[in-house]
Amino acid sequence: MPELPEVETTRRGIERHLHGRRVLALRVRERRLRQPLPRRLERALPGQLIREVARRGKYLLLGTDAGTVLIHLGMSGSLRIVAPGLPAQKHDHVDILCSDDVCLRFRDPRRFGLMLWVEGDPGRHALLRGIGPEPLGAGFDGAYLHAKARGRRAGVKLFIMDAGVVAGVGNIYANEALFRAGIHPQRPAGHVSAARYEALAAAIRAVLREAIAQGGTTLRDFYHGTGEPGYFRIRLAVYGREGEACVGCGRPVRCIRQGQRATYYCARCQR
DNA sequence: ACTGGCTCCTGAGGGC
DNA sequence: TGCCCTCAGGAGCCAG
Repeated sequence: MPELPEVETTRRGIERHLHGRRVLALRVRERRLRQPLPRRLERALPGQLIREVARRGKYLLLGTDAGTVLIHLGMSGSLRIVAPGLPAQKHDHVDILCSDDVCLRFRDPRRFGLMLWVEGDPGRHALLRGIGPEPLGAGFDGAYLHAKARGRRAGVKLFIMDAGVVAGVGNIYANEALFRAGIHPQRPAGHVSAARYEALAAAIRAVLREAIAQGGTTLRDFYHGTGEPGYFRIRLAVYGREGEACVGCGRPVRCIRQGQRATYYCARCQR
């Protein structure tokens, strides 16, 4: 269920437990993920010290001296810190057992997620190499989007969901950001003005920041498990509200399909 | 270089 | 209660 704020909330939640811990063993129950779980991961990771818990887009990176564990949660994945003896439930595919009785448990019913082992600079890995700037980092602003959109005829919503354009903007927050910026999701990306891209970049940052701040409220509980990241804590203006009144003008929110994904918008407030 | 369509997989929810 | 259908927050890959 994770978009960038959920992945970041997860990162913060697990970082406090994993940083500086040593991996003792892996317990693998199911290796058939989006790519099969590499045997090399099972061989190389035990014994390593976790030096860093980082995020790039929607990927999580557990950094060690020997290599990096690259994790993606797909559509249905989650990570939590559990006690090592806690019985595994269905779809709990991998445990990473660490020192001090810390166990990182990876669960993913749909198995669109990923857990890989990367040696060397993870930024050069094929899955990370082509990813655009972090929306909350330097190098992401309206001027960047405007330049990148030159000549693109696809709808601006598909454009901002392209990981090569900007990292980690998924369906919910693409819908919400376009509503806040007052831009119609089907407007060709190359036909959005520089000024409106400034507004859109600001809206993307704002909606992601708010969602992360809200998700953070659940962090305290991360350890014994009830702390699922707070997906629904942020009040959504358009996503999932087809037919309901637009919070801006009161007209019904519309739902269409773009690239097989649901797009929600207000035809009056978004042009 | 872009674009749209297809694909992996399980589970939830609606209609009948 | 059960069956069948559609849909779901991702994103890599492919042909055109």
